[in-house]
Amino acid sequence: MLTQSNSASSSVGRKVASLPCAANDQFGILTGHAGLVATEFTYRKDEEIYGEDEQAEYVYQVIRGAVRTYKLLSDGRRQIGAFHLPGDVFGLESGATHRLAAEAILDTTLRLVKRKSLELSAQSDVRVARDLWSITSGELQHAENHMLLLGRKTAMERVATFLLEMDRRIAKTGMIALPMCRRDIGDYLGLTLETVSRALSELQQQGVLGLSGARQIVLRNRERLADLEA
Amino acid sequence: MLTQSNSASSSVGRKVASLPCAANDQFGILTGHAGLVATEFTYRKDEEIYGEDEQAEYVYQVIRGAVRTYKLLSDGRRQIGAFHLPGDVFGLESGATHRLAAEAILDTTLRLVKRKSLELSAQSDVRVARDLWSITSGELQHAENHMLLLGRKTAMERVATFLLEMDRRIAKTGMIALPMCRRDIGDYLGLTLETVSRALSELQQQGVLGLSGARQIVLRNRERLADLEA
DNA sequence: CGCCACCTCCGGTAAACTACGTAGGGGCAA
DNA sequence: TTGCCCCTACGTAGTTTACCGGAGGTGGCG
Repeated sequence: MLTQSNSASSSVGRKVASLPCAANDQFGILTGHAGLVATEFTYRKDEEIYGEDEQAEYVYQVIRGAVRTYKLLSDGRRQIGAFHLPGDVFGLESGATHRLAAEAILDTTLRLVKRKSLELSAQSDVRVARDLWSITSGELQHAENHMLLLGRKTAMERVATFLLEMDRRIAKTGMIALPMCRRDIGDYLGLTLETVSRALSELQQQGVLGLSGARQIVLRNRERLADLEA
Repeated sequence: MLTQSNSASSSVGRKVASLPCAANDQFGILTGHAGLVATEFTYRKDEEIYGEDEQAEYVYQVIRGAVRTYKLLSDGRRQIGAFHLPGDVFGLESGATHRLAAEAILDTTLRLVKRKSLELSAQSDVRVARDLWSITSGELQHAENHMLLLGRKTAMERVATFLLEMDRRIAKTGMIALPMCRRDIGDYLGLTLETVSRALSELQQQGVLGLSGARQIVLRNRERLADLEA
């Protein structure tokens, strides 16, 4: 059962053009335009948000929680393309369908906007069109970096890169609170969960990081980690 | 020494909106808009077109030849992100800089358009803005598929996928004429050139393909190849 | 003609990772 | 509390692939 609540474009007066306001710059795009109706929706842990090749009816923004987008091979092998954290927009497609599936990693609240209404808005407001392009371009940049990681980096380099990415994106008071399990990390980095676990243990033994619980990480030596990133 | 020639927006009368005319649909975007000045430029084999993190002054379209875009690690490991063939647009950035380097694979003629003039055109014509987004979105889709390949497919599956991609993109009269060497293929697929070579030999032995010269490939059993793709 | 780049084929070695197992501790939810 | 999932930590075996060197063939080119 899903909790649903309307919040029809609550903060209307917001400016759009390049606001480096809060933590996340993509925040204004789905809220800042009058005439756009946004709906909030809550998904439970491991619940599917949309499937691969499904019609792309909505564009999503994470309010609370975390989302993984992924592709599957016929025998179940999985590649996670990205993790989406509060503030991130995902599910935005230029074509008709979603090309990755999306699931909530934990209980997650999303803001939904009709894809059609966004496209319509983009036809009359070039700034919206520019924002849509920028979001897709940002995803492409991430994917390009990730191809380098998947194609050419060693297991330890991948884990170091992952830690620095998470540190940049979700570090609060020096602490990384991971929303995802080791299997998710492995499927993101093209490794097995065991390899991820081993790499983290070794980094802890070297004093590069501290673990307080499996999903609470403190980076103690970012320079060393940047070296390991290759 | 570079051959240069002006062809200032030669085919002006061309329509833009969704032309499924020739082999390649991206063809109209850099030529179809009056007011855009296009310059043709020829690069020699292995010549750099632009470097990683270089200012993105131009957007490019392949007229003849082929281009590889890639990222390097500090120790020389290379990941090729994409091959660009006649008709393809590349080097299009939403941000200020190129995030992969680009080189000509063989003697290659490109059409260049000033990035600024395209952006300007996009501000007055929403169709142009839409086209720019579509190009970037297409690149993202390719990158997403490639992440699955790099993260989760076996060597043979990668080679099979590569062959089917090339078959789709450059097959003339049932023949694939590869512009790139085995090392390029390896760096594209996250493999060594030896592994690529072995996989192709095995496919030849199985009768799945025929080699007439290393870069002339005939696919004899696409169904088998599609199975191998996983 | 030789030179050179590219490619294939042949080894052997080593690393990386997978694929099983088993076991135990901890957190969390019913 | 109990059960379940997640995580760590062993172990062993096996596969895949990388990496190294070298030999030989081929085709293009000067």
